Amino acid sequence: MGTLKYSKQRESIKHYLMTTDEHPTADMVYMHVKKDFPNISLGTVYRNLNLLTDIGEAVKIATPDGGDRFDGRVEPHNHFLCTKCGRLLDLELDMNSIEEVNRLAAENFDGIIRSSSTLFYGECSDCIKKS
Amino acid sequence: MGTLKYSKQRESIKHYLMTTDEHPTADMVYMHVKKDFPNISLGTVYRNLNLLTDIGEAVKIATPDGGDRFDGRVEPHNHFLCTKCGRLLDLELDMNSIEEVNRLAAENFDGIIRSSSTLFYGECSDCIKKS
DNA sequence: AACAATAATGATAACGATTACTGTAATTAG
DNA sequence: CTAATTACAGTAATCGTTATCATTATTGTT
Repeated sequence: MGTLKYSKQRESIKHYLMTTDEHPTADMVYMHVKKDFPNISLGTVYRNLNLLTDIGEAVKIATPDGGDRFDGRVEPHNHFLCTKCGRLLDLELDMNSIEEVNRLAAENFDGIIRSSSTLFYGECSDCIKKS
Repeated sequence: MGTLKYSKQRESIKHYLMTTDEHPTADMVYMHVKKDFPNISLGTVYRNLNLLTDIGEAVKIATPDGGDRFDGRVEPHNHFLCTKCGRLLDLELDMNSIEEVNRLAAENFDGIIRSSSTLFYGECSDCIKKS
């Protein structure tokens, strides 16, 4: 039991996640996929976002302000949240650096560290220009 | 306008945040402060947690599963979320390491990085013992 | 190609966490 | 002490998310 079955809706959701870089909320995904499936349900979006996250084909990003964001890039990488405009951007940090951080953290910690996710805060280039 | 006025409730909430290390949710704070103020309102707890966060006397920690946690330690430090038992623990990472990460991140990023918060995932020592 | 089994859907209700509102109480400045 | 203002408790409302359920779509089998 529990065999996965194909669905156009899920495919569309996954495709959108993989081709956008705006780290959409569930509602943003809903709005977008609605263009191709005008009567898709918000519940379907949530169900599939969680499913994709569970099987490792998407990542859920928690932010302190507002709803979770989703990302189709599943390789370890980090994010930047602009404190002025609220945009969530990708932030590349090479693998060595990520692993180095995990290693440093493990030194003073009495457990196993399997992964980490860093959220950087500051001002994005657009907001700097405007000020 | 906007002058801060003293309140016993806020003091109690702040004191609890500063003396516990369990990174309580708003509801946990509510339960605790209720012992001293039996008819405090949950709304008051939220109002003050947000206020303390805004004036920099508390920190809000977002986790991908469930409600936000609050922390009375405002110095930069990081956290560890056990994927087995769900506990959120402090994780010390010396200042140099934190700054080093921010510096590395800034190299490939077109904006200003002011701070960062890393959430580590893995298994805590208690869960390792049990397995 | 029809069928049975079962997973996925859309619609909607329910839920938990958080915020907004309101009239009253506490704090503070004059 | 008084007046002004902020904070409070209590409650309703909002928001993001999950659960329920009858119907539809997919898939493996005859």
